[in-house]
Amino acid sequence: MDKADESPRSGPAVAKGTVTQRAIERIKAMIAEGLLEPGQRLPTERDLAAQLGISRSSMREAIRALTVLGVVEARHGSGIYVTQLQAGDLLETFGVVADLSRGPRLVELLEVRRILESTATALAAARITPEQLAAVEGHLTAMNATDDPEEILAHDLAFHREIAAAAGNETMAAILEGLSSRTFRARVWRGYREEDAFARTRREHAAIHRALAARDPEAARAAAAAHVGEVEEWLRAQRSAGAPSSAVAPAPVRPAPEGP
Amino acid sequence: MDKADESPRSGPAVAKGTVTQRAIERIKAMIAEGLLEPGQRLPTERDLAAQLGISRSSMREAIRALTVLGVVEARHGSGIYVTQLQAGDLLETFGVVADLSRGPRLVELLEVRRILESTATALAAARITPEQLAAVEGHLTAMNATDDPEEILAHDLAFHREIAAAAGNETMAAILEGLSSRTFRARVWRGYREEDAFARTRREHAAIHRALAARDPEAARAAAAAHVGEVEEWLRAQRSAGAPSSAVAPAPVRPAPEGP
DNA sequence: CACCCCGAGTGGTCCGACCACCTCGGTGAC
DNA sequence: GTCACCGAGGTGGTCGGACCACTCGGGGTG
Repeated sequence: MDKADESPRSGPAVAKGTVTQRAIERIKAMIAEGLLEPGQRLPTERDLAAQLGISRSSMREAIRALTVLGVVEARHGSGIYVTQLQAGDLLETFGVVADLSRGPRLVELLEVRRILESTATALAAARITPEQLAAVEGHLTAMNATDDPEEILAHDLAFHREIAAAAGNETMAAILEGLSSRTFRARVWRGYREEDAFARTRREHAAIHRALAARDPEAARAAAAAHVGEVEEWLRAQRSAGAPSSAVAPAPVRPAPEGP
Repeated sequence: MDKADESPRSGPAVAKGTVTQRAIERIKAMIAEGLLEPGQRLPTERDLAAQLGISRSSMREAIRALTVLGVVEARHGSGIYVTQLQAGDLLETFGVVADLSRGPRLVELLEVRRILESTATALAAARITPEQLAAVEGHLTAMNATDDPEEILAHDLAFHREIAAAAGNETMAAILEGLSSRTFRARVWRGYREEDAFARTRREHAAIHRALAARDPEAARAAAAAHVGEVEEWLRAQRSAGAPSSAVAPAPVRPAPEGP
């Protein structure tokens, strides 16, 4: 783990990948080992490049990589800083997964969300504070008071976000945020509102809120699972049907499971 | 709106971020919109840079960012290709989260894993094939046949990986893989083996295997939740206790800035 | 036909320059 | 003494060019 790594075999060529890749690992290791604390400022790009014996260009690629991963943050004119390494920082990339997932992957993603969301809602039922409950109720009434799909979606997201926060697990909340936000939800909602799903969604949200107000974890879990499962089933059916949506890849669907 | 003018000067630059950031979004959008299929080869770095009107350096940073996100893959001398966008490709970054998480975040991460792992094990109990069950049993016996911690850990990981695969949700399996592998597990195991946890772990794994063989989803869920919860509780107690920092290593590099 | 070699094309690395922005200290007005 | 202003230096952001390492396919060789 020191500078001169003692590879048993394979001579002096310790270069296991590109220089940039090594730089990424080095900086990541510095943070993991505690040499760099959250919020701390890193050396300048030029100094870092000199320390690792690489060019500034390569170091910049490494910095950029760590930036998109949410590990460090570059402030123009000021310096590079380690993020707080909060759940939200590191799990921001989760949204990319949702953005780029299609077909069967979307159903799988929704299944994961159903599992986490139901558990989070159950936890929230036991831990939610009156203030948080009031906020949830506020989003519920606001959602029922308008017909603008975008506004409904915004309050829908906030509704679940508030519940996830009340569950007391920031990591779980961050994952759910990535699974719910962005085009993921928007894509599902498109065409979804063409049916009579609005009333059903409002009913489901009301059921979740009732369970939270009653401090009933099991009811909350069931209500949340049913809510997400509703969308999940709709999406599953959409896939097995003609799937007219352009967002669905024309990839050959293989619905045939193993036989006998 | 996306057809931006090329005039570098003159007024309202719609550029919301850095050029590199815009390039990342552009390429991501191309893939999301289906202009670039999985496995397809992208234009060369030089062409891409010319298309977006930026330098090759900036484009390279964008490519590097998309590479670490698992969206594209660069092959030296050949070209840049869109990955298959499988769950494993995109969720590889999840391991970084586990690597860099410490303190309360570790407990939260383990809680998420407990939720997903228990559900995955329950699903596996209903869906596992005889071949997969045999593989699980193989890792169980191999785990019990040795005292080498590393070998035990390897079979432990494979044990759970096989179960996650049997659950039939690749996305969930990929997330669990990121949550379990790497230094995350190794860090927990170090010092953990100092106690009498080996026998307990073997007993818990045997219970999971029994539930799978009996095709009992509820028993499997309970066994898996107890198994992960065991580690979770140990970690929680470790934190409340003195908890000598495990992140301390002999500083290999201590950059001494040159004096004025 | 099989094999080898080589050159064009690609990503990987490096360099140097310049620009845009932030920070901080000095300076002056009040 | 206080505070607003402002300039210089340092920082990340961008650019263009050059060269290296590697891959791949086509043409020559046996």
